[in-house]
Parts: sequence; C-alpha cells; structure tokens
Amino acid sequence: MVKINPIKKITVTEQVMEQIASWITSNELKPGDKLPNERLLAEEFGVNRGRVRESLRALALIGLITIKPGEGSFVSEHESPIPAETIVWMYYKEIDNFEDIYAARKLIESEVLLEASQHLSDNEINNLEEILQNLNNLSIKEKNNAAFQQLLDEFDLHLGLCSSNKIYSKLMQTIIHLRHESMLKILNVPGAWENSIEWRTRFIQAIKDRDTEMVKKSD
Amino acid sequence: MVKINPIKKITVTEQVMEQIASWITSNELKPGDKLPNERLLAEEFGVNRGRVRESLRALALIGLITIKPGEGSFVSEHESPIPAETIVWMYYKEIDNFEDIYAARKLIESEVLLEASQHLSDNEINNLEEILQNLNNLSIKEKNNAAFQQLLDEFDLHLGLCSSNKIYSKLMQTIIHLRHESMLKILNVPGAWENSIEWRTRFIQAIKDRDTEMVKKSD
DNA sequence: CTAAATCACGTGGTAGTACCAGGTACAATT
DNA sequence: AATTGTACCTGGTACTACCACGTGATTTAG
Repeated sequence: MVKINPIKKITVTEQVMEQIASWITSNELKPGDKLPNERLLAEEFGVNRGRVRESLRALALIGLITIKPGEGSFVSEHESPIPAETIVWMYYKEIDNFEDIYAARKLIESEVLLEASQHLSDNEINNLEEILQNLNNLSIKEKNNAAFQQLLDEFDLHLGLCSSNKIYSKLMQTIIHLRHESMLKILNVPGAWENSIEWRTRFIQAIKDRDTEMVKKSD
Repeated sequence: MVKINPIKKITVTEQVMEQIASWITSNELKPGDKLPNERLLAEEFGVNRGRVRESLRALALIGLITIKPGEGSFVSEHESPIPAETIVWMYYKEIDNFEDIYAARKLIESEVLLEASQHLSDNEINNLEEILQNLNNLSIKEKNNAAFQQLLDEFDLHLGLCSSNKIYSKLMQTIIHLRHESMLKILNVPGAWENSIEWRTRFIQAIKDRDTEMVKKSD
C-alpha cells in the first residue's frame, strides 16, 4: 500500500503571507525597507487587495513588518520585537500568575547574566548604568509607578539583548511583557523599588569587577 | 504645563479583535464553543465583514481560536497551543542557530524536569513511557527520521505540559517547534537517536525512583 | 426498510469596486 | 525664505457578489 500524505489546503492569504515573509527572511527586503503598496501587491500577485491586507496584518502581528497608515508598510528593524499585545494575547491565561512569571524571568535572566558577565561591552554597560541612574533619580524625585516600570522594563530588555543567545533575548522579551501586564494589576509593594534598583546595581558592579561568582547568586 | 498623552488611534479591526478576545479571556466563550459566523458578527458589531475576518485571522494566528472553513470558528481547546507556523515566523532569524536552541531547551527542560519529578502522576508517567516505547520500536524497525522527530516532539511537549508553571509549558512549546524546524535542516547524526532515547529512558526511571539527584544532572 | 446518492443550506474564502482619512511632497502664495 | 495650499499616495473601511467545502436532511435505489 502506498503512503498517502494528507493534502494541506493552503489559502491564498497564506501563500501571500509566506511569499512576503520569504522576501524578508531571505533578506531581499532589509529592515526599514518599504514594501510595495497594497494595491500594487494585489495586482502583482493577481489576488484581491483584501487577501494582501490580511497577510500584511498577520505579518505585522508577529512583528515582521510595521504598518503605518498613510505612509506604507515597512520591514521591522533588526531584533524585530514581537509586539507586546501579541505576546499578552498568546499568554493571556498566565498573566495573573505572578509567581510563574517571576520564576521564568529568574530562570532566563540567570543564564543571560552569567553569559553577559563574560562579554558585555563597555558601551552596553554604560547604557545599563544610565538607565539605572534614571531609576535612582525617579525614585528620589517622584513616585511614578508607570515611569518606574517603564525603566525597569527597559533595563531588563536591554540586558536580554546583550545575550549572545538570541533565543534567550526573545524569551526575555516575552517574559518582560508578561511582567509588565501582570504588574499593572498589582499594588505597589513597599520596598520593591529599592530592592529592584539595589540588586541591579550590585549586578552592574559585579560585571565591572568581572566577579562571576557574585553574578551567579543573583537575586 | 499640563501633560499631554499621545492619542492612540485604535482601528476598527483592533476593537473587534479585542472584544472577541475578551469574550474568550473572560470565559464567556469556553474552549470548543462555536463563534457566531462572520456575517452575523459583522452585522452585530455594525462593521464590514472584512474587519471581522481580519480580526478572526489574527486571533487564529495567536492560537485563541481555530477557523474551520465550511464549518465555522471555534474557541481553541485549553492549553491553547500557539500555532507552530506563528512561532517559526516570529523566531525565523534563529532557526538556523542549533546551539542556541539546544541551550534554551536544556535550560527550560531542566526546570521542568526538576519540578515534574516532584508531582508527576502515574498516568502522566505512563503516557511518557508509551511514547518512549514507540520510539524504541521505531528505532528498531525502520529508519524514519520524520516519524522519529514527531515522537520526540510529542514526548517533550507532553513533558512540558506536566510543569505546574504554565509559562514553562509554553516556552517549551516554543522551543520544541523551533527545534523541529531546525532539525529539518540538519542531517542525521549517527547515534543521535540512541542517545535521545537513552537519556529519556534514564529520566523516566529516575522519576519512578523519585531520584531527584539523577534528574538534576540530566543530559 | 435500509443504505447510498443527492440536494439545500450554512460557512469561510475570494474578488471587485468605491470612498474616506491621514500622510507626503511640491508648487503656489505671501 | 517661510508659509500655505493642493494634488496625490497610502492604508482603513464598506458593500456586494460569488465560489468551495462541509453538514445534515431529503430523496432515491436496493
């Protein structure tokens, strides 16, 4: 008996999506490049504009392109971040689970830190220190939770990008977005700010001292 | 000077998407439930069917719903897996990076294992053993890479689902899909099958013996 | 009466057209 | 030269019509 493989019915929308995606993945279109407009794409592909739109919106959702109404569609910049809303929707069931998010962040972060401590450039360290400085200033001047969280996210996001393992970087992104959402739902815990700042300060110091042992027992 | 917040222009499509998503996240619509058809939704929302379609496709892309042509759209089952293609697209830049994927899987898996070793039910262990048995049979009878990989994915996916930390489960899903893609691109390494089977066999044995030390030095 | 073929209907998939709103670029005006 | 205005481009939205496929009731052949 011959083996019969199931026929996968691929829709027009999916074909368009894959073809455009392949332009980007093969680097025929580079970050920042402008895509042909929807009407032109539809004509070239020989499909209806609606199909092209569905494809483009899908690509935007996963972060491959950025759509700017009135301007056009553009290939997302390098390190293409997955849109925050997309992540939140994908993990919506878990955003109340603060402990799980914390554990996951710690797990990934511990690896990133260990690695980053080996080959973080002076420039990158300076960037992190600058954010840390902003956090300190904010902490002294005004109690603004949203701004604080913004900076905290920025610090950790930066840190994630420093990993030479790009999967880690993206996983960090994911977890930080989840933390962001879950944090919006919890009250301010006394001392939380100070703790957050303190241990990140210690971490930076350890990096500068090339003290890998210190890094290992982070948090 | 008063603070002016930027106006976020939310499109019709996004509003529809959010509203439908909220039905699901709030559990008004449960897994398996059928959504109203596109035409009806469009009428109820007072928008064009195209907007509804774009929203539904977006929700399908992130795994919240499943669209079955000719039948309708349905809320995805619990543990809603993120569609494999979506993950592959999001991480497309990294799927050639075999070492990174391996490292990431090891990192997550080590945590899952440690945890799973504490509270894996007999039923779950049986499931895993069954897949392992299939792997052994396959290994002896026929050299079928695709089938082997399928079973390997199934084992690890099952394992990930055993974690009480749901974030870990999803991260495992993500990494396994990436491995799947990257594996399609590499040749068969001699002895790889046997190694894969052997250490998973050892792991299962350790679980049954409640030997957490053994689990810790996995792989 | 049972089982198979058929047909109607519902659903998502696709196409075509037209118009609106916001952005850009460049010419016209001051 | 700086400002204003205007034509044009782009994505956002709407309405309509039809196709392909799946389901289930109906009809038909045995």
